[in-house]
Amino acid sequence: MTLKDLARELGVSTASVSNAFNRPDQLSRELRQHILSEARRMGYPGPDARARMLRTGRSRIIAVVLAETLTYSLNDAVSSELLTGVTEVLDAHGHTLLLLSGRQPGSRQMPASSSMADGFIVYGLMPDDHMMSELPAHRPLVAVDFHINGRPTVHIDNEPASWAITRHALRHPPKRVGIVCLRLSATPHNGRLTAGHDWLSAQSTITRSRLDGCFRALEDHGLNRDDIPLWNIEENTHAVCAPVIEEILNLPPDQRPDLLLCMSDRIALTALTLAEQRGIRVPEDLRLTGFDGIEEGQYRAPRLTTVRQDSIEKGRMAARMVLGLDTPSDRLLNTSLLIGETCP
Amino acid sequence: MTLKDLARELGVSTASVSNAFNRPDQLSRELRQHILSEARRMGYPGPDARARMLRTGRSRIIAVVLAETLTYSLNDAVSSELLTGVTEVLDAHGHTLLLLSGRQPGSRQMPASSSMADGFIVYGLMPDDHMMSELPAHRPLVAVDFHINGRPTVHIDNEPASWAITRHALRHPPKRVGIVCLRLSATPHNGRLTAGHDWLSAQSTITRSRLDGCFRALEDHGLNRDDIPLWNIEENTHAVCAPVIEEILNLPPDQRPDLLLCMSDRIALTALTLAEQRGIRVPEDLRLTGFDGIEEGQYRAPRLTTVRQDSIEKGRMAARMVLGLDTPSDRLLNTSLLIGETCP
DNA sequence: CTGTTAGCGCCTTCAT
DNA sequence: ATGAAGGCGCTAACAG
Repeated sequence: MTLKDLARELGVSTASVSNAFNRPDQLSRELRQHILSEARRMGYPGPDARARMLRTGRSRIIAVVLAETLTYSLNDAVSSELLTGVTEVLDAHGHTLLLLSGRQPGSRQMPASSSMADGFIVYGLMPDDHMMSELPAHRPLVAVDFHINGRPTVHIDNEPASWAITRHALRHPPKRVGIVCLRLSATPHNGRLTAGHDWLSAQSTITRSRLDGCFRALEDHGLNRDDIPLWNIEENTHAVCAPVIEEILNLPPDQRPDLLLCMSDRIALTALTLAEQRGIRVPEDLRLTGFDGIEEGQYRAPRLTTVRQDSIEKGRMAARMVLGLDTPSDRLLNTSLLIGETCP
Repeated sequence: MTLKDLARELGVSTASVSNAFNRPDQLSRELRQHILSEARRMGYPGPDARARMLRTGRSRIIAVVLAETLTYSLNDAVSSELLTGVTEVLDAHGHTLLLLSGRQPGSRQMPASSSMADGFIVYGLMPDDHMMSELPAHRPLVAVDFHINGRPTVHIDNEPASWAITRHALRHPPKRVGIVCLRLSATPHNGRLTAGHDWLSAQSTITRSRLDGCFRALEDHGLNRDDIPLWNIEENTHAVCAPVIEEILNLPPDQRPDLLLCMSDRIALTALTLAEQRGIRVPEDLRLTGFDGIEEGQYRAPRLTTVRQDSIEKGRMAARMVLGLDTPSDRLLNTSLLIGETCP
């Protein structure tokens, strides 16, 4: 049953049927009602989306391209919030969401279906440049949390935020500071970072900007960045964080940091849980700061001291720009300090 | 730049270009290489997904229709796991994921773009029957966690699992049992359930089956179901759970349950957090059981005693059936008991 | 206000 | 192994 069939059955032209569905002002109210009710009665489900897409060149689909795997992104609170903001705007404007990932286990290519999206929101630096190049060059594209040449970006003030929370933490002078980074090293590595490890640039990883903020605050307090031990974590999940955190907490008490600056809430929460299990008191024996401000860190005792970033709003902004509701431009969102009990 | 343009430029037929991309066996290796490399050089991005879709009738897109809002689903651990399993299979077979929700704030209609999916996975009972009827009737569809007439279903053994965990909890006789349900009442309600509230059927809500399992175990122990206080929660989020849990924990100690059977881990975790904040000791003063087995409940101390369901596997099964890799049929997944410290 | 018509870009027989 | 041609279902321009 196609539009044409229906038109023939009803004895009207295909244009009238099409207009009945798409352009109410182009035909009389009665004819429109007649067509719509007959369509329903005869089981015509409305114009085929595929044909309509070909004809109009628009799909009302926006693709979100995630730098991480879908598995990770769907289970990560920050990515989920971003998607929440995106879908909120898309829904409100009759668009739907196609999820793509740039870090597929198997393939090195975008699925062909990606080319049917009307626009793209790219979240995080893609592991593979050439996947980016497969995206249609002339359609709207917004980058989130990193930079793409000539494209609008939505991001947050990582360096100042990190400086601010570190400064707060240093109000109470620590004996030993440690920093746990998220994917800072150029080559994958879980554990202590030594002089032999190269670092990614601030362009490539948000952790680098956050680290720069930490260092600036530490040096404001007369500490030397080279004296601060760093650990690196490749994926922001409990399973990957736990062994590295254990390595830190298992240090002898006179070497173990009593202030641990974590580049994400997930890292900080893992540290909190493992510290509790070992009888290390937070904040008395170990003070902890996070980054992100996810719910899980606030709906518990002690609450995490962290930087709150509004990922939902990031998603909304990106979606509004990609839909052309806001003029494309670089946007910088502010963050706020959340003082919990892990580092009062 | 279209396929036809490219063919003309190269002086070959459109069929050859098409075959170069889709049917390597239909032309010589050299010609194919020539066409592909020239295409890349000239910036032809490959056959247009929209036109291909119209022509072939297939989009390589599978839609997941979520009964809850996208915002909720993306932030809920169980839904996220389901999506993880779905995407794992879709990725492996070159399909992509379109996310739809049956509980949109605004509209009562499926977006038209939904009709381009090759198949549908419907997760949870839709709030509105008529949205279901908008889905193309003749395409593959798999229901998850509830039943649709004539369609294959993937679900878990809610009643026996709930019976088993309740039986475990009753090994240590409680003074007062309480049960916290998830969307059991026919009309929305957050708080204590009284005789005036109608219940949804076991067909409509998984909480009902779980409750039946609880009751069976309680009656095995000589308890009367009418003596057990029930509370209801409409949405499985901390924000919605917290006030109801507070109401329970604020009861005078001689009325407050010392065993709380929660129909989800989120509910149990909220109870755990709020109990800790009030100095109510778990499990000494209050024993807690959950349902789902989400990570957050296991990566903490005390760990949740709960029923582990493998939502990732549910997603995989649904995806394999909708892609036609497995023959469509009803599948029942087993669960397992996870004994943590909240109810040893 | 209604009807006719020309493609949107591609795939796939069929003939060569 | 290659080329020509029809049509997938629809919309928008135009003619009436």
